[in-house]
Amino acid sequence: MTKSTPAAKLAKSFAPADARLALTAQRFPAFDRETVTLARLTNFVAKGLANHANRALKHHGLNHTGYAVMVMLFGSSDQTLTPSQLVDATHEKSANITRICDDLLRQGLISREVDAVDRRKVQVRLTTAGEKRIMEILPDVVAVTRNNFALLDTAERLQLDYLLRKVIEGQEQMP
Amino acid sequence: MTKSTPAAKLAKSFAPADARLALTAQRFPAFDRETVTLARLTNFVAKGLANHANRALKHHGLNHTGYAVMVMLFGSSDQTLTPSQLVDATHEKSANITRICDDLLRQGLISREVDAVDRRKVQVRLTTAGEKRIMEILPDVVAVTRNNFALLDTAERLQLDYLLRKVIEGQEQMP
DNA sequence: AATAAATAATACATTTATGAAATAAAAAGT
DNA sequence: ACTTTTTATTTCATAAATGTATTATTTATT
Repeated sequence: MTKSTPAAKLAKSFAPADARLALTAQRFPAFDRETVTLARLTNFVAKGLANHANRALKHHGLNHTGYAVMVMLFGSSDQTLTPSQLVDATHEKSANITRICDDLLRQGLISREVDAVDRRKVQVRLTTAGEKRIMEILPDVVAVTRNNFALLDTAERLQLDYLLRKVIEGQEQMP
Repeated sequence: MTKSTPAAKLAKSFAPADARLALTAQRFPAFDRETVTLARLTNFVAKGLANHANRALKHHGLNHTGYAVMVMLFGSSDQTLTPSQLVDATHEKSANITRICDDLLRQGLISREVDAVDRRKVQVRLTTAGEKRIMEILPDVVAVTRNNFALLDTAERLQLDYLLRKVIEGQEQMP
């Protein structure tokens, strides 16, 4: 009989992936089933988060990445960040930040101006309209985001927070 | 003074996001900082996993999604799955599975044939070349994947597995 | 048996994301 | 002061992913 994964009864939608990974582990001895499964699980959850957020954001004229940019700006002193800082805050590639900002600018949600001190830099700032928009959107998206984690109690959320940070720490040490 | 997150010392690269989310929580009382942070953390980790995998896969002519499709086929009886089963196993959208299979077919790594019993279905099968390719690739990708989780001990990996499945369980219950 | 409803896969148009090269300004080295 | 190197952002070509509509086949209903 095949060894089952720790929480096999949970997450029916992950069952097909589980089954394939179990068989691959049988066929390929060096296959590190537990870490590969963690990678697939993370991917699953991230996709779900993005999908749900996108649905809530669609009729607000944004997707989850544009929203992430807006939130990071909203959470900045002066509601201003440079594209590089947006890259750091969102983990998006710089070319994507440029594209997203182009779109937010078209919608009048941000402004762009060259930094007076260091003229290589650009200051991206939330406009009044942008601030208004993000305040409208936040309740919706926060509610949806919360639902994703609704089954976790407080201790489990803290535990997940801790573990994910530890993974990131490990990723930072990779070549 | 601002309350710090549970594991603030970990994961330097997440610090900019942390700082913005903290300030947003101050400015917008209904902002559920802990769950929103979990969502961002998950996104960060998933992006890191994909980036690292892509780097390892590039000179094998694949990206992480094409690789996922190959692995799921490798882990199937007969090394055969229908596109629908690939959708379930990878969480990719069906249109994307079609596109990826087109590419794998061009590379001669899979074959496609209409199911004899139910002619709506297509059986996607790993070719000999595909099997050879995935066997070559696996050690590399497994090593890279393992590195992402290198800082977690066995108990922590099991815990993370459990928590992610519980999140998926919650996502399944969402409208 | 004929028709309607459901399922499977793909095609097409569009959006989203990336890598690599280009541009521009500042900082460092000589 | 002058050249080189580094940093910041954007441009451009291309790849990856998605939503919606379409086609084909099977299953259910009458």
